[in-house]
Amino acid sequence: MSETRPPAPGPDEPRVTLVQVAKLAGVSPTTVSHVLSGKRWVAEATQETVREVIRQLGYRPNNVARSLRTRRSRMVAVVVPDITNPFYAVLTRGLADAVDGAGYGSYVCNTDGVPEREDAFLADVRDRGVDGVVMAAGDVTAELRTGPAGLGIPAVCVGGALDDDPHVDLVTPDDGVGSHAAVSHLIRRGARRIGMIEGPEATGSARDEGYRRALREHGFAVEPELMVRGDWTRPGGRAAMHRLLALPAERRPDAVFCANDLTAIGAIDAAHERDLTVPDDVAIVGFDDVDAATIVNPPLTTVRNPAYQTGQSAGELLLSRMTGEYTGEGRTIVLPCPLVVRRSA
Amino acid sequence: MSETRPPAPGPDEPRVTLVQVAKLAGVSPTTVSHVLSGKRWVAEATQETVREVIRQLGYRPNNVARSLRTRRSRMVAVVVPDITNPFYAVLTRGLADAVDGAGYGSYVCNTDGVPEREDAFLADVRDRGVDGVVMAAGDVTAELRTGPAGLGIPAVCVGGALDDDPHVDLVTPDDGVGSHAAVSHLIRRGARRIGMIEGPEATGSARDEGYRRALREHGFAVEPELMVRGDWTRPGGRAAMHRLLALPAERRPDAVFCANDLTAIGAIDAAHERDLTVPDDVAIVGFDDVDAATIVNPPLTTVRNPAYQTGQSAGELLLSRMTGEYTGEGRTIVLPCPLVVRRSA
DNA sequence: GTCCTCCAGGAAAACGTTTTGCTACCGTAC
DNA sequence: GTACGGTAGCAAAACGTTTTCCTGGAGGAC
Repeated sequence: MSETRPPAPGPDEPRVTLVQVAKLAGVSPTTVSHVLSGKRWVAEATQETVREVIRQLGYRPNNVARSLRTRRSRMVAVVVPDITNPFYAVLTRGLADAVDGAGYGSYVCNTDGVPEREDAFLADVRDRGVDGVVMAAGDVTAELRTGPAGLGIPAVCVGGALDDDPHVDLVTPDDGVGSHAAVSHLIRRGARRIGMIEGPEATGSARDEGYRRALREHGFAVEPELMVRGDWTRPGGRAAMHRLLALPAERRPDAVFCANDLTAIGAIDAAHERDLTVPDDVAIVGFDDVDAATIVNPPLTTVRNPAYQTGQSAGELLLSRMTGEYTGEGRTIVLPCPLVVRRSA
Repeated sequence: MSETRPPAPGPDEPRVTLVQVAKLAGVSPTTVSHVLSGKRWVAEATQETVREVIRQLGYRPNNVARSLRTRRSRMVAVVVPDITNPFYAVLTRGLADAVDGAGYGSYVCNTDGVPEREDAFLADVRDRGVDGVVMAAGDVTAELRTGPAGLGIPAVCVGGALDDDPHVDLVTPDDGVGSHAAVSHLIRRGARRIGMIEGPEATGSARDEGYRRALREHGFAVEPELMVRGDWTRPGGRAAMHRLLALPAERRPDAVFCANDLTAIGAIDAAHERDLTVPDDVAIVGFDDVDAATIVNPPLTTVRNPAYQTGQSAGELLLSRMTGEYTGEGRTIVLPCPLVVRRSA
């Protein structure tokens, strides 16, 4: 039971080093290193001796020294606006799981969307000798633009970030077809006037585009008065919805597609405040499928934004570059966004 | 505009090193180092020259080399069950914010509660030369017990983990008084039979204890039939609540305190399924104050588990040890858990 | 002129690995 | 006896910093 554990190293007490192992085993450091890495054949007997000494001394290789020599740290960085946002938390987890198997740890940076912090982290990341970066912070700043390229290490961007560097990969959800599916669903369910609460800068957004396309394909006009702007938040969604509901009865929407779930939840609030029932008086669909979507009443029909898969794919892309297995042009992988039907539409 | 930026270092292209800077500036590496660190006075003129060369070459110190020499990495690790759980995400953020100012990065490890993964991460953390660890993974395994101590680096535990090592700090929410406040609130509001849905292993839990104490202080008996076991999940809470509601009418609770919010949300589901209204027929209070608490209907009255503050305090404790500013006995800091009254009770 | 002090700064030894040559030895074939 | 090939392992040079001692010289006191 109480077998002698390797002595616990004190705070600044000297660690057991490879050289000590070598000495005690009566071989050279070279040999110990090779036993560990398997990069060169070592006679069985020697190998056994060395391993025994390692066990006995409780030797653990010092990763910092190793990194210095090999110039790899087996560490990836993920820079996100805010880990507190469930979408990014899940993304981060997908990434971590993807690279963990290959022995990579993950270093997270919260930028809060502040460009300076973003730049600072990118610099930090380079200084720390991280092996790869996934940029999930939305905005593209100057440093970022030349950044991942200039960083000299593999990078993959997540979401819209359109870096034109040919060696940066991109993974992005298929917002367009997701939105299209959502709106088509609404139409199929009998909606005749479908509004949309957009993000703050809707111009050219894929979610917007999917909405318009679905409308047109089914012979509906897209009416400017039915498109109002939100700001991704619940209060923003509530306010926007109130604007929609203030229209004269016959021009009022009987369904609204919201650019994200928080907005949709706000929209539901507004509907309830007007004593409208969802989905009978007005159907509502969101985008993202956050946890809250199942908690709100009624449960929200929404488009799933595949956060975990996004992180995972980013991890795989990164891995293939870090190992040198792939070195070509920037790849783009777009992930499907399935519609998940619950009760709000 | 297009000022010549420092040349972007290619993938494996040689980085600019301190030695190159020294050569070009016509000084020794020693001097450059001192200009950078300020650890020794360097003449103004020399300083200026060196800085100029640094700027010109776009030199950035290599942190790995620095870490090897100084034996600090300016990096803390946080090991959590799952970053995807909002509580831990927020905690992590608090920690990151606390140490960021001092130049520390944060390395996150998801254990999923699997002891082997926990051990593996702890080992990894040591090998990577991380400067400090916060253990937020609940369970205390063997390695962990001797772990933080044996790690030889500052560590702080979060939550119940009772490491008896005298050099490990502890930060924990004051579940006891939080629960007490919740139950007292229920009583003040006129509840007469107050049930509780506990966690899976309630024995001796602080939340349990607070419940009992409040009851006794107000002259109520604690009745075993009113205490049922949940499993921290929404379905678990729902099932438990159904058990409570299956009691004969006169013994049925008119209020229930739930060990966490998810459980409480499940309890609300169950109440609704029985056509009971919350809080009029049965009042419900949760614990944690997760985002979902404001989304559920009715908004949940709950006890706030100060995740951010917990992370932050852990960070400060860690910092004080890492800088060597504090080296004494293990400290314990307990954070208040205020009751936040919404509409479910 | 000698001694002491102060100021600026340099040389070189760490830190703990990995990796590139090289060597010593043994057997075998000519 | 010489040449050759193969095996097992070593010495030493990296990797890019920080830090501990030194040193060279200027100024002042005696």
